[in-house]
Amino acid sequence: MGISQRAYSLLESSGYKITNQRQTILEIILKNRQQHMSAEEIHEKANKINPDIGLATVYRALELFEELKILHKLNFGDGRSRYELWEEEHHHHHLICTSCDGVYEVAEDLLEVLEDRIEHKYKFNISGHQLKFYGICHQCQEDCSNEC
Amino acid sequence: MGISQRAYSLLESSGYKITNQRQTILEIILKNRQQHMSAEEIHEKANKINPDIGLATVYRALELFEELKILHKLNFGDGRSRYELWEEEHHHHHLICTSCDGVYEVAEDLLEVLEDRIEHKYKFNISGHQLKFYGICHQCQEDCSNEC
DNA sequence: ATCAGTGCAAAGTATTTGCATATCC
DNA sequence: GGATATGCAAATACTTTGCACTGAT
Repeated sequence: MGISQRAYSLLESSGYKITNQRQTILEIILKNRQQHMSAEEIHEKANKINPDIGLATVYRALELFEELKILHKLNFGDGRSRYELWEEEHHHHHLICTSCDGVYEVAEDLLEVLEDRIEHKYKFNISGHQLKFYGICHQCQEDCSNEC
Repeated sequence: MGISQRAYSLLESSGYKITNQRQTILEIILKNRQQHMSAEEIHEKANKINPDIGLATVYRALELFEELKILHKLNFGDGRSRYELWEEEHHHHHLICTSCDGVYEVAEDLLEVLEDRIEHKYKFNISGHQLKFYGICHQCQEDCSNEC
């Protein structure tokens, strides 16, 4: 079952309606999965498909999708929230370059051992995680070694 | 050398002045290290010591401390930034309870292996990280098992 | 005397909310 | 038909900024 099918049945079974706007918003996120878009960016793209979708509707849909665990809200410290498909969330991490502000993804998890330890030691029932590494990306290291 | 000594010499050597306001703000953070305070909260406490410290000054000091790597800005998804001493940052993680919104700390790191792998594979020069686990804390699990 | 630092109020952003209207089942 | 969702504009919340003033060296 595809992500959108799962999302639609989640909406339905939770008593929410599958409206045009919600479909449009979800499709945009699916089409740009690797993008970490903000509400504003999603709204812009949504308006190209349907100029009548308001920003408030986008926010409300994103909130709903987050509640239904379709999306995950991310924060990269630039003052706005960014969103990512829930599915992608659990098995990768983000590398944030403090020089160019770029965000890269790491497609490995490797936190199982740590999670197990935490679940036992702290009796904390883990449902998800978010790991960010700050540093200097390869490109910026090269740019710097040329200049300085 | 204590944290505040390091902070003051960092300020000085970077050409910034050690003002009353900056001292007050830093002291408050040192006295409440485990608290993850927001700018507003720091401002409130600062005002009890010196009623003339403005909120803008607090924001400016926090920004400066962040730049000097005295503090780290955190985001727990409640719409405001929270701050923590840089020293504490590198060797612990946060457990965020999605039921009671409590934030707990885990005093282990265990990310060295993962960091090494990422540094090599992605040629990303890591300087810090931030790891949040979402889930249900022990207390909420108990509360729930009583009720449901 | 100079220049960084500050307080205040105003501006700027991101997000949320109230309400009348439109839409879906 | 009745509840749910939407659009718009206004409200809110957090943070930043402009500017005149203060304070330290």
